Amino acid sequence: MPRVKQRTPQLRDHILEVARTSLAADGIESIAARRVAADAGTSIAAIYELFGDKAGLIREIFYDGFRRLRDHLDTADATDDPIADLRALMRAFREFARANPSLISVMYARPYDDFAPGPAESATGNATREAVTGRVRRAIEQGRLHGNAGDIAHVLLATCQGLALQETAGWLGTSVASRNRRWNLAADMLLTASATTAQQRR
Amino acid sequence: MPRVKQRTPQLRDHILEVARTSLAADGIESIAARRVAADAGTSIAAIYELFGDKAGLIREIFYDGFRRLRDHLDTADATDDPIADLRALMRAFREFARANPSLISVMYARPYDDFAPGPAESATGNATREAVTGRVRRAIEQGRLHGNAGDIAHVLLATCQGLALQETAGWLGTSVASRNRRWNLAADMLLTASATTAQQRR
DNA sequence: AGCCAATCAGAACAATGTTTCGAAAGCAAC
DNA sequence: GTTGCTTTCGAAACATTGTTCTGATTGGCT
Repeated sequence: MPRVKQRTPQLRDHILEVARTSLAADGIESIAARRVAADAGTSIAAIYELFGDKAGLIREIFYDGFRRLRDHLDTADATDDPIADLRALMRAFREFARANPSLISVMYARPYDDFAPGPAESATGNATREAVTGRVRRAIEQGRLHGNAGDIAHVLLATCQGLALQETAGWLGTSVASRNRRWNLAADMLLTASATTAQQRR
Repeated sequence: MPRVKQRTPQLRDHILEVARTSLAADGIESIAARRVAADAGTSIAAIYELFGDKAGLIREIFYDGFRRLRDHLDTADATDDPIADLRALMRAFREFARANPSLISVMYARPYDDFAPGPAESATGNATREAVTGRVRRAIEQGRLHGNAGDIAHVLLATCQGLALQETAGWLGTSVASRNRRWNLAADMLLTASATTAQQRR
């Protein structure tokens, strides 16, 4: 029972909030110790005391991003058509990516040197994947897809990741119409039942 | 008719070669002006005179990466089965990514702040995509796929990009066997004829 | 009130991107 | 060979950033 000042999570949460806002507004380069400290009205030392180093701060943004992504995916609630639900999931992923391009970049492209993901980060990513796996499993149970639910979910998310990075990476060489078309096409190509029956034969 | 010293491409090519090697060996953080200059036996100023800034140097590595990727994809030569050819293309993409993880990261994840891709970079990416588009078109002509060749190629490459970034991003939370399985599953899901017929109904 | 961890303020160091300046070197025409 | 122009070099200098350190201050807890 320490009779000492307790470290409240307020300062840590506040710094994280500021860093998230700064990332969304001005990109990854705005996550600099001096700037975050100034914007949060705190000291540079506090950041290092609370997060260890810059990679630690970004790691927390990374974690939080996956939590938010999963929450956003959960807003697409389940209907009686699991294939339609998976299409909705892809749509929700795209919405999230377009609303948070810098965050998606941190989560899936890692635009910084230091932060090397480890088992914990992998687990966070897996937790997000669970939201997809569950719906894939329902589609399998209803005979609309065939194969391993985890593998199918992984492929679906990989495609979403690739499409989203292409779309948010900045150059925007294509029209909105063709990007819409390609997201729909991806869902068509991935979610047709006969596609995954081939896997059974493998 | 200038009676002046001509700028030969030798120094530029040598610096690029050194930078590519350094990237492959030690990652993106090893691309630093002082280090590249020292490794190349040249001066820091030369880098700025030849490439403008660090982003310019990385841009050239980016360009070259797409050229090499296209060359590697071309090594998977065409047979009489265009679907098998597209599977071979995906395999070749994966081989390239696993052999050049840092380069793939520069090309598709952009692990640095400065270099913002523009129309020229987009064109380079499109050129690589052409290698895929041609084979997709052959599959369409033979009735094995249906839809817009460019869109299908884009989705195929987006999936390759997502799978490759997941695989080479470092954490490797999964076994080689499951990664093999997922690449095969992705090909199954994407390259089944009936999958893309849905697009026609759209 | 007093203890003690949390936090701050500011300096300091290293690494990096970038620019500048003048000197050295190479190539082409005379 | 000499001259003129460009390339390339060498080194210094500046700004920014990540990071650490040291000592002072603060605020909750007993």
